[in-house]
Amino acid sequence: MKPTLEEVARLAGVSRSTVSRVINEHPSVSPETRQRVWKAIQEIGYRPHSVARSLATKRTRIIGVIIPEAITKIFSDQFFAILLQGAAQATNARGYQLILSLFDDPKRQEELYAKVLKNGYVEGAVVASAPPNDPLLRALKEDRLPTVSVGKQQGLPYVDVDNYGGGRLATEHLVQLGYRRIATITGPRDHVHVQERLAGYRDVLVEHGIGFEEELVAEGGFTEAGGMAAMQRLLPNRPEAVFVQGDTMAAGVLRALRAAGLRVPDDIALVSFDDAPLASLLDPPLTTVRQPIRLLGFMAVELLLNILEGAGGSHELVLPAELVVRGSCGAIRQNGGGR
Amino acid sequence: MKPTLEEVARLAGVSRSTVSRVINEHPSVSPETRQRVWKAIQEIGYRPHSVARSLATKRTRIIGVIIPEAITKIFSDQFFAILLQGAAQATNARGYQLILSLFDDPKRQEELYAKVLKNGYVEGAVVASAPPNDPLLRALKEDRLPTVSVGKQQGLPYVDVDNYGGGRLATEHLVQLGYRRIATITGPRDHVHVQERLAGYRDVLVEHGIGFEEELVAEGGFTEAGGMAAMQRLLPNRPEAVFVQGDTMAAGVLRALRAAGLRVPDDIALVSFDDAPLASLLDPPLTTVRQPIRLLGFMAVELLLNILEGAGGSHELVLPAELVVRGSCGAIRQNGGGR
DNA sequence: ACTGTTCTTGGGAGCGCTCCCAAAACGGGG
DNA sequence: CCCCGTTTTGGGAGCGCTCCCAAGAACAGT
Repeated sequence: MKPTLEEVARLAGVSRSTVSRVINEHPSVSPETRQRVWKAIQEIGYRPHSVARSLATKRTRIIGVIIPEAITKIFSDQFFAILLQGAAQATNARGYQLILSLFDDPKRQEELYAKVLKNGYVEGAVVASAPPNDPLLRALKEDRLPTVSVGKQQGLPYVDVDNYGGGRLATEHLVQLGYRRIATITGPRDHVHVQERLAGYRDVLVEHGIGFEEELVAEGGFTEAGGMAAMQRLLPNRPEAVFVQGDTMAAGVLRALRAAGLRVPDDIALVSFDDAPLASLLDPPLTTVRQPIRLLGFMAVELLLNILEGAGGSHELVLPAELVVRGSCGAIRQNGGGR
Repeated sequence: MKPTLEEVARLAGVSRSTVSRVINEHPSVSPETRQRVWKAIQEIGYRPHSVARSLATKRTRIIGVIIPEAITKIFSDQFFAILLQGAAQATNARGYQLILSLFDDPKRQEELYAKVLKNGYVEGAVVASAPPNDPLLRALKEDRLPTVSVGKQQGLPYVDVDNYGGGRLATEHLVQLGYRRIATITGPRDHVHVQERLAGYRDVLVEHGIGFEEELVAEGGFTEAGGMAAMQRLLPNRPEAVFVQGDTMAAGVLRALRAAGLRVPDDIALVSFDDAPLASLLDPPLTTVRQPIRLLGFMAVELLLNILEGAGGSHELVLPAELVVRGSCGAIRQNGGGR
């Protein structure tokens, strides 16, 4: 039986209010009373009861981080692992706790959403970007649970990387290296960030008078197998370079090119997106648009906590993308190997 | 202001006990009373208040999953991402929730441990295997919080893969393929599972009369850079094959061999450990001992919940390892390419 | 119709804390 | 010594639910 605040009060010869004041560092307690109470606390090993405190204060200081099935399936494990690291870091820094809701069964998601959202522990939620029309988002809006989306979502505060700018960076880099016939492999075309990356790619081509050709665009579904298949479909159109919207698809692209006897970057240059840990482990290591996943996680939690604590400021945050130049684009070799 | 159970009672013309009975599906409620209560619940949008319920029942149905800094640093992101998927699946299946404690600051770990362990929400914890003498484990034992370790730990219930058996599988496979001069690259030698995998490797060599040579053993620290450096140290000793205790190190091994102009598996065969998603994405895809990480996570939570619910059964679970044969060992080519 | 048993329902109290209001104590000035 | 203002401390009540015990209703048998 764990000691309670009342037992501390009895032992210290004060009231429960005084003990509560000591624990919560209320200024109006005399030094000797304070000392006596701490002594009693240590003597019986008292620890505050978070559930009782939450009931009394109507605060839990717990947030939810929700990763729907659509995310664990399409994106690599790496994405949400790093996202969680950032989210956890921000949570720890603000003295909150993080309930993780990781779903992998598309059939039970709505039932599990309800269990997570309607539990009373979670004061607000960060949701990894879901596909459009995800029932989770509708449920969140209905419940009016304060929510921040990772990835742009209509009607919700969000954090996102500059997908359009990243698409431009990748394409611009390839153009500056002298490539003209540049293909691209996308994720599912109905996802907003996929559309934005594609728009960045197209605009850069048009700005350089190269022109946009639909036959140089293939959809790869963010999987390795999808990347491989998409590259195989593109090869007959003889691209000089390819911008791939995800590192995992790029791994498939590498495999397809190897199977076709083509060397990267000698025969075809490659720039991808994400800068997941995989990117540097592949051979050649990928030139890639870094999606600051950890920072995305961190800022999403920061934004949520600011909303919960009634702080002002914007409810939309777009982080700049940056290009990480490695071997797969050929820039290093063309520049004499310097880096 | 959210509706309470008392408001439902008022609207339905019953007492709070009757409403509580309906919500909790207590049998002793007449059908028409039950219907009237549900109608009232739906009419005012009542949802049970988990915090109040937890205070009254002294149960939260929340468990902690703790990933210390030593794990996020040494092991790849992939390890705990997949572990979390398994843990989350088991948690969801049993109607519990999962507070994730992901630490990445070695200096603040003990402070954060205290915050997580001593919060009153968490009924028990799953802890990813920590290095020996991790202060977290000492804190857990002191608090007598029911704990299950992922990875063998003295004095704690645990789940683990059969590391010794896995070390044997990998080495036996290389021996059966005809290799005699087999090197090995380990993680930190003070970790129990590293010692066990090394013991499996050694015993198989000795059983085949090959003999164990310390000059064929290098420590790689479970990082890509460490794997690369370890392989570079081993090359002068002219191994025919290498057993690498982790896929991420194997990526580094591949890079080191490529830099030395050696082809896998033509010039040197490779078997690794983990079967992380990376394993199939590398070129050649890794033959690897599958560590069933997702199942480890799942079973760790199952074991914890069984302990919390007072079920009987063993407090130690060792899962068998299995070998996944891909390209890096040369078995496929030697067998005529069939698979 | 009465009695005994079973089923349904109500309400007091408690889970462990916080907070508000009031009482008590203390200190300073006249 | 008294009075007034400030500081320290105490305890009642409530946060929203569960649960236990008791009361009332319903049913069955004599």
